[in-house]
Amino acid sequence: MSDLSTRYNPQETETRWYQHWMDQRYFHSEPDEREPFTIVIPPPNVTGVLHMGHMLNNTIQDILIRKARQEGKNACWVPGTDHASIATEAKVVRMLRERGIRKMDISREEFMNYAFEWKDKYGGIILEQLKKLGASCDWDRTRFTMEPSLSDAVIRVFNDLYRKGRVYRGLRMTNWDPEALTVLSNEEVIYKEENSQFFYLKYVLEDNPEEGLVIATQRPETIMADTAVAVHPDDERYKGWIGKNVLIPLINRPIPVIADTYVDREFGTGALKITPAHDPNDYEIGQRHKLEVIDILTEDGKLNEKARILVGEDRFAARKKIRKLLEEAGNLVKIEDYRTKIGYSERTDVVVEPRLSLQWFLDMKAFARTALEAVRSGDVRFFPEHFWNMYYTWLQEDNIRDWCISRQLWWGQRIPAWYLKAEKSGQETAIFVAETADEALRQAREHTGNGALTFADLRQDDDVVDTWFSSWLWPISVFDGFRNPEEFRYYYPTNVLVTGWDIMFFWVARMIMAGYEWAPELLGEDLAREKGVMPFHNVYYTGMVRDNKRRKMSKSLGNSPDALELIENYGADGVRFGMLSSASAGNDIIFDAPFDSQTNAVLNESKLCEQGRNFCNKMWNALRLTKGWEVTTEPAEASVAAVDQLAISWMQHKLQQVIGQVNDHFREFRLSDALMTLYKFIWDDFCSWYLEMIKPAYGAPIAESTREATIGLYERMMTLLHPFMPFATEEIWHQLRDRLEGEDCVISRYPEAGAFDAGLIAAVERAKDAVAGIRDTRNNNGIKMKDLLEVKVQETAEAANWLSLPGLKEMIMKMGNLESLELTQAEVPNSVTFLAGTEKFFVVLEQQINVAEECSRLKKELEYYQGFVVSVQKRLSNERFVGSAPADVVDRERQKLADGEGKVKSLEEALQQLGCH
RNA sequence: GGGCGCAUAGCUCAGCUGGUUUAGAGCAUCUGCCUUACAAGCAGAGGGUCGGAGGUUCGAAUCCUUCUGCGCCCA
Repeated sequence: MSDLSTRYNPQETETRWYQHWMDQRYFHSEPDEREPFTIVIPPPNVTGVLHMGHMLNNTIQDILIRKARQEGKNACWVPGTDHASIATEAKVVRMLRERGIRKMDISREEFMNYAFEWKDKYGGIILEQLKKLGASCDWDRTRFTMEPSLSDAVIRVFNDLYRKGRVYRGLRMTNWDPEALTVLSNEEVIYKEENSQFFYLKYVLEDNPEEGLVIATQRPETIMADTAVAVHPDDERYKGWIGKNVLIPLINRPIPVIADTYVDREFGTGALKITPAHDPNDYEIGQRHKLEVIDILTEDGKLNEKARILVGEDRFAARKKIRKLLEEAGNLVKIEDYRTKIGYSERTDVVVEPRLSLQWFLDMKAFARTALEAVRSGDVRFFPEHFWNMYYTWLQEDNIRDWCISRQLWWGQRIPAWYLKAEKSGQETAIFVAETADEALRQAREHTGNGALTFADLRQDDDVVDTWFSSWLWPISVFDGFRNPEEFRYYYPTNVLVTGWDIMFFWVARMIMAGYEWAPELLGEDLAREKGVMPFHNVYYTGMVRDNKRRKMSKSLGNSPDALELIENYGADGVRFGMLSSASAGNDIIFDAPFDSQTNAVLNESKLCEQGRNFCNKMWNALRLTKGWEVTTEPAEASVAAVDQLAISWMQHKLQQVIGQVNDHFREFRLSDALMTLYKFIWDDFCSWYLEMIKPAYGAPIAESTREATIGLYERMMTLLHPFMPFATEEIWHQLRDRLEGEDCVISRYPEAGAFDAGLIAAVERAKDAVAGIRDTRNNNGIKMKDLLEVKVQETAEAANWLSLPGLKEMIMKMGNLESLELTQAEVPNSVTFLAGTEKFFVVLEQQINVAEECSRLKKELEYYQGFVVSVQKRLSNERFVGSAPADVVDRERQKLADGEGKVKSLEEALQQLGCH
């Protein structure tokens, strides 16, 4: 026996092989003559740590890139991180606070230094974790969205779009984060349904305080910002009120009652307070009616002096206090519970405040059309296809809204716009957008006609652009496409993007837009025509990883197992297997990590990963078996040689079939099907059947040719499985043979499917059925595996033909442990009958058979086939079926009927023989 | 309110162009095995009228309509 441990040890193996692959620089790519296969990683946040979603996503990318590499393509997987402006800035501010430093006390430059310090310290963690998972990224190409080249790209496209008139600055109602003190894009607002209250408030007439109308609002603290009350023009209840003034409770400021069809008569009281500064819909109504905008909130969500009362109170504290004031004043009619959705900041989790502010926007109309057409035309394909629906809906002209790209932060690319200091901040009329300050100054001098202007007369916009405004350039900028497009021209378009569908709009759609906008010019006309300008040909949308209560796994919920602990427990290969085995594209994954029933904490355990670990162990032990054999060149006994030959031939044909199936699955990105196909082939066919077929008797040697064929099969299986489980396959591949320097599984050639003999495969499958029948008979009759049995097969032309296949009879005898297997024309007394395919088998028993049990077993089987025959007969007796179904389908039904009838007859004979009633 | 998706065995999921013997896998359960590579294993078994109701079709888990339940996106 070999000196290998009985257990596969992933920890030791994985570290060693990853280092070896790195040393050999297998993951590094340089442009050459080969066909490129490119993937850019969805850059995780630089603040991130590896979670289940990353594991799934990156396992899939690794499988695709490893297969491409093995296919001889120039595989290039570009890793990197994005700077995640809000999240990172929040962490840096916290770090500074811990050191007793306030952001407002330091300069922008000092802050940036601290931020880069933070990034250098923590920013690489997630990339190191990806290595543990086995990710075969080209680490030499690691990029970061804030590094100079990628930042230049951002500034450049900002300028380009400004020149094209598609970037503009405007006063808009935006989503304001009062904690991060920045505006958010619509996509960064998360709506949560929760209990709220509806306050019914009475507004009295200015000229008759005895009369009043009642409005309903969720936000009584904003009444001081009201500038009107609106009713529906056709609402009979309020007809007489239109044009009159009512008084805002508590502060008694008069506001008009206006008519607008926006008002829903059924909702609340049918009278709506209009607060243009604090509600997007109210803002639009205000615009229509030219209402004043009174902003009563500070940027951090407190009431300002314009509120006149409760000044300095936080918006939520103010809501509680104003309730009491309204009650005392007699304006509070009633309070109703109400269920509603409230928007929260994705980053800080505080309630988002609608706020009017001056922001930079990108006009999305033309971009949306381009992005739609790219997918509609098939230039970009979605897997699964149905995500087109969501994509289409979102990018519809009616739905698409301009992209707010400015953020009130320091960590990010500063907006390349300069203003004249002479103009009041926020009310500038002259804007100089330029790639450099020098150029901005030149523009300013030209604009003002004042050649004496200096930098001191200009003020750069304080804001930075949204992080996604760098991410959308990622497929271009990681190759320095804007600076020096040489590599870009080789690697672009990338082959596949693997990402979660939750960022379809944040990122996928915008990358498509950017690709069509800039790739034509960067690629040049010829290449653009030849290769296409889309950023990727395929998008593989992964599902969300959820817990067993169907909640998305997240750090804040604490329902996600620790990724690295899982790798520690099951090995990276085990975890990769576990992630993938229930992960079909686009479908959410319920990752069934159990919870501790006492503490309710998630356990770092997983049945799926355990299965993967066990699979490694299974393969490891198959290796141990092959390594333990003593080899001989002496000719083997004829029957042994015949079985060996049949087994080898069967496996080789079946391997071809499996390669074809695996490649079909890959073509449609059905990776979990591909993995399961290989899993069953290796575990069931190779280990459970093939190895048992060729296994020499105890102490006997194996023929060298058989061993050689087995090693050959085994190494091809390892090559096939390598993309899924890279570490175990590499280890086994090396254990199988002595390898030369530079020979490694990771670069072994992925096989193409060849022809196979389906008849041979079917004959062996039938033999396996026969063996299963024999084993079943042993089980039912308490016959030990080591007791030899005598088995007979009813003689038919088909049976004789089948058993004449060289080695087949011997194989059944070996696997079933039989002393004889012969054809017979007569029924066999004192035997147990079973069917394998259409063949009837008799297992001769030495002991007395239990007639009653046998009868009931056979009757049950007979009933099944009788039912089956009836259903097929029914179909065949339907003239319309025979007339309209394709000939091969009808033929198949006829075959089914004939087989079924044969089985019924066999079973009836067996029952009669036993004397069953 | 508008849209997308899902519903198949106790659990988690496959089932691709409607037809491959009246539905497959893994886990869990049960039975029997420490057989010499593997108990992280071996050999078996049970378990589903494919969410309900209609329809199209010679034929439906698969296509259509509708209802119910769940998830998500948008408002």
